[in-house]
Amino acid sequence: MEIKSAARKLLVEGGAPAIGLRAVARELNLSAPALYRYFASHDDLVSALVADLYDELTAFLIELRDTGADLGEQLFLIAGGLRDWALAHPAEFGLMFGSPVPDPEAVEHELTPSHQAAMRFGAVFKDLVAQVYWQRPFPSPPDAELGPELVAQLEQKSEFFDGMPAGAIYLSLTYWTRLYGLICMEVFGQLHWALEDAGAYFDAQLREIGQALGLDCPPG
Amino acid sequence: MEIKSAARKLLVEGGAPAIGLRAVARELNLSAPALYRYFASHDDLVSALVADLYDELTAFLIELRDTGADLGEQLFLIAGGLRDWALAHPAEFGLMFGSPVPDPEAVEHELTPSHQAAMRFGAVFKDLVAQVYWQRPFPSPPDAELGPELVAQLEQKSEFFDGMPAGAIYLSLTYWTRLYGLICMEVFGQLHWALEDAGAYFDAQLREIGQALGLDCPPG
DNA sequence: GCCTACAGTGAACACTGTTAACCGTTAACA
DNA sequence: TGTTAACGGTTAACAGTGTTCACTGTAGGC
Repeated sequence: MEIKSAARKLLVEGGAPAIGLRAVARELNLSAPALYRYFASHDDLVSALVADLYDELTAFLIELRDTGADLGEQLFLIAGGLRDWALAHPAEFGLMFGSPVPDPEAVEHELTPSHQAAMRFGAVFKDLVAQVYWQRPFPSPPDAELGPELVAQLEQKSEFFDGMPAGAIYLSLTYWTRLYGLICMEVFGQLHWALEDAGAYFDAQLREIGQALGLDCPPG
Repeated sequence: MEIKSAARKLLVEGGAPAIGLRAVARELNLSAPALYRYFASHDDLVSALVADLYDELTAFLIELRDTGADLGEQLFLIAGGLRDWALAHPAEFGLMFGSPVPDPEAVEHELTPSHQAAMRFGAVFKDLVAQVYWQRPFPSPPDAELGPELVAQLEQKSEFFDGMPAGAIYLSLTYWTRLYGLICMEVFGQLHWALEDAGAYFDAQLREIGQALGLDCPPG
């Protein structure tokens, strides 16, 4: 779809607000209302673009993952790959992950294409962590340390996490929240005040998280 | 300034895009151009509002901090206080922290009021962590573990961190990035797929981070 | 030759931030 | 006391936005 690639071109050139219907149409020598033959609204257009971006990122990570020798290295690879992709495509990343405060209970169980693509993206990390665990179960915090409320919530997601126990799900979640938060902060410029090049900091953090998952120290 | 409180009312009611010049003006029985007597542009208005919000949040955290018996408890208090404030004011929090991708080298060393207010906000955490360290220096990772590049960057910020060594600055940064990332993910709905109530998870994470800073386990 | 679906157009509506020209009140000052 | 300037507000207008409507060709199927 050339219309989405036109939208993306405008996105990388001028950020999310540059994706205007007339601007996109102009890019294709078209009239603005013509786009309504293909998308129900402006939101639908950017949502479809976001879905595409998720799929592209997912494919990139899968390809990168499959170059890893073992599961542990694969986990390091996709973590670094996510950061690299985000830094190489800050506008796209901002559009995908930086849309805050989705009004509560937006669409119940969102099944919009972009949300589904986001789930496929997340599954790459979830599946790999689960594989790592079942291949060599990493030591996880005992239930007493997490507290009964948290354990109950985690066990509720046990089937989704391939039957992992609460403590292991907790560590998987920690892996994800730390990785995600770190990359968002770096890409969104929330780390500039402390570090001008967050690469070394990211690597150190990744080593920490990897250790918690029982992985060998860093590759390379 | 009643004009900013009108803008805030619209913000909490309809999110950031609801802050329109005409909407704000209507709230005060005014005409839209009248607002230009007080703010140079729409951006200036929301920027001033953001500065106010930072100051309000900072004051709230300081007041909360001063109810803590010792420095360690104070650190737990402001961490939880930040989360509570964010959850209680998601629209405000989204406006303050969820504006992604500030175009590179926006205003060099930004000295806009909102940026200054953000620095005062961050200082609350930085100062307290430094006090905690100098009262009872927590064990920090050796330089060899962090790598020379990262150590060099961290030592560059040593004066800003009250003379703390690289390893201690690293742990302080870890405290902040984990706390910040965690809260952003929760209030921006990025944790719903895994936890419907992230409170217990937040507490567990906070205990982890506190342990790394040599603090006693949780209060209460 | 009809008919339907497709793909596109220009005009228009309601909205946005912003600017210009204008007006009344108020206060300072020679 | 009369003049001047600033303050705080107005209406009208401009360019831009997403969106809808009515319309026009143009292709293919029966």
